[in-house]
Amino acid sequence: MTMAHRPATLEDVARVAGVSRSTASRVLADSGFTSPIARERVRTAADRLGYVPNAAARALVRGAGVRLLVAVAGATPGVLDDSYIHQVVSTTAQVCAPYGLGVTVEWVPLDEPGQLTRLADDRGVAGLLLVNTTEALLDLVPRRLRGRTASIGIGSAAVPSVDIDNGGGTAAIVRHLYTAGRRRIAMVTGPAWLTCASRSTEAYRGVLREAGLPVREVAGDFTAARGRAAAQEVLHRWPDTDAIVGSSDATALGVIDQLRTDGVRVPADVAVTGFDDIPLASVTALTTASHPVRRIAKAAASMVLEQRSAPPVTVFPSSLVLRESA
Amino acid sequence: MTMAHRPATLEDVARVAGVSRSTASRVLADSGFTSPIARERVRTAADRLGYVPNAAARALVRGAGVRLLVAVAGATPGVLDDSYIHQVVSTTAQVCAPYGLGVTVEWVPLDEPGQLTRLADDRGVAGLLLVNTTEALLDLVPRRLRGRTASIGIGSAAVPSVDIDNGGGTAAIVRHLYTAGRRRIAMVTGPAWLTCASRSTEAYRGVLREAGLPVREVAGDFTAARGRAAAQEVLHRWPDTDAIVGSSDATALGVIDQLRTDGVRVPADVAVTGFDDIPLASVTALTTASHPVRRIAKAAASMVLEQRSAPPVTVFPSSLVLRESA
DNA sequence: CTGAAAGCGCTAACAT
DNA sequence: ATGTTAGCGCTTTCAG
Repeated sequence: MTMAHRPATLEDVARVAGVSRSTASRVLADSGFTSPIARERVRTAADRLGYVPNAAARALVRGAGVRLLVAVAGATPGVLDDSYIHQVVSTTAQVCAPYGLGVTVEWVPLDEPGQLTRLADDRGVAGLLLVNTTEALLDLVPRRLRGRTASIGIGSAAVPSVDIDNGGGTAAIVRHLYTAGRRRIAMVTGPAWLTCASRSTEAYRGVLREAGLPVREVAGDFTAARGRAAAQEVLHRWPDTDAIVGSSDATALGVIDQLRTDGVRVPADVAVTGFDDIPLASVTALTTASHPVRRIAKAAASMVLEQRSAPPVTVFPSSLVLRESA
Repeated sequence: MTMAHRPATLEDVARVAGVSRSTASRVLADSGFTSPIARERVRTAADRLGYVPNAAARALVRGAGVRLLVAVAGATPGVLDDSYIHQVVSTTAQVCAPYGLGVTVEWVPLDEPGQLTRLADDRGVAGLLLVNTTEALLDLVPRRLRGRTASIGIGSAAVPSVDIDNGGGTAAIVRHLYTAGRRRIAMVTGPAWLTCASRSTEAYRGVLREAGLPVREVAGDFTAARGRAAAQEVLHRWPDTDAIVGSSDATALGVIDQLRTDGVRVPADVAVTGFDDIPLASVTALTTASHPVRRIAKAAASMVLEQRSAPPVTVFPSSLVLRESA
């Protein structure tokens, strides 16, 4: 029978293994030289004692921090209330778990990027993951976190990034629409300040220009509600529109809903496409572009966790998913 | 000129304030006695220096841990890949941020609840949030985490819980169906091991019994894919079914999709209801029951953060949302 | 009410 | 290759 289960410390492991704390530390942290026998004995002891290193102590002595901060830029704190962000945070937490690192998420006001400094100055912050990154944010990454920061979206010389080929994805969608015979293609854009959204918009314009077609843009913000309104605006301004490119699935779903409410058939009268391939896109048979958010978040989180010199920018492909809405 | 911004320590604050570290600590942690003047001077100094306490050091000395563990029970690690879980994790992270606490999420195999012990034995774990809680899990909460644990779902004498009134919500849905004239009401249930799901099933049976109607149950698992298959099964076994109660929105959406594919009109031929009111339920005009997941997660997280004697169980209401599918 | 002193558990020089 | 020795920044007895 084991006694009142006081969690084992490194000291305990060392004693049981018959070595000094330092040696035990070296073995367990896999740093410095250690003899095979020492390694063996320490490992066994640690195992037997169910030793779990104390993250706080480790972080303290290394001055390293105990949590990864996911900093999300946006107009309002409401940006945190988004399924994409939820997924990024949650995935990051999964990736961090084995490292004994927790995750925190905070909003950084678009018009007050300096807030990032306040947040990142906390010594508890071990790493930084920027989301919806802007240039201003990139410049504000504190020196202490250099090499411990990654960005989802744009990056910089100092901050590696993982990104989606939004341009390519959007171009593929628009080309698909064109191939399917659509010639009066409108787009409900994403927020202008978001680089990735503007890349989509540019791709849309590019393809239309190539094809000699007119541009029909309405401003959106990724929400379904805005998609609804945008659908009406599009049909009001250009009644003969035969396709609407949504900048997000939510937008597209809003568009479709409004269209159907107004008696417009989708895709017969107007084809509609989304962007992201959220779970319900398949249920609603939405034609869209799929992005491996999980893999992206994983890649980004790994960049900040594994000090290794990461490639400056990793681009994940956007892949067209043909379903019924277009 | 300020020098290389070395983050201020308590020592610095104390020096500037002209007091000892102990006093500074007492003021900042708001523990023990301190004179108003001391308080004033320490506060000012801390402010001027932009002092942020080092969470790791604090946790180390208090033996308190630096992160909140969200432990999710489920059959496979895949449970973590769910938008509901994402939302809980993300919300928890938001609530924890001001406390300097990070969040970790881990899967606990349904058939190996003992894993919880391994996870919770980590001294880095400051608190525990159980999700999809089972009785077995409740019994395994380590003593160290007593008073620092909360559960979403069932609780126990030692573990406060926040829960949804699944029974009431489901009953309301079934009654609505009845009122609308439906008499051959089937249900696609949730996983049987989940207490909250079984409460829904029981409520469904209860209302039907009261009304003298026959029960028509098909096993589901909250997924849309299973919903699709279940829809076919229902119509195969009971072709005259005029309503299907889904145990989740995803299930319901799957059911609807399959039904329409098979040429069955919704709601004209068969009414369909969901459960949860996920964002897309409104877009797809799904009649469902709404649950404040955010508020629930917030309440649960607060319970573990604020040591205060929490009420043993907080029940959040489930409210019927009438839309077009039923 | 305040200060001095003793660690929390771990790592990283520095000596062997 | 291993042990010894200092702390990391903070809280908390214990004496004043």
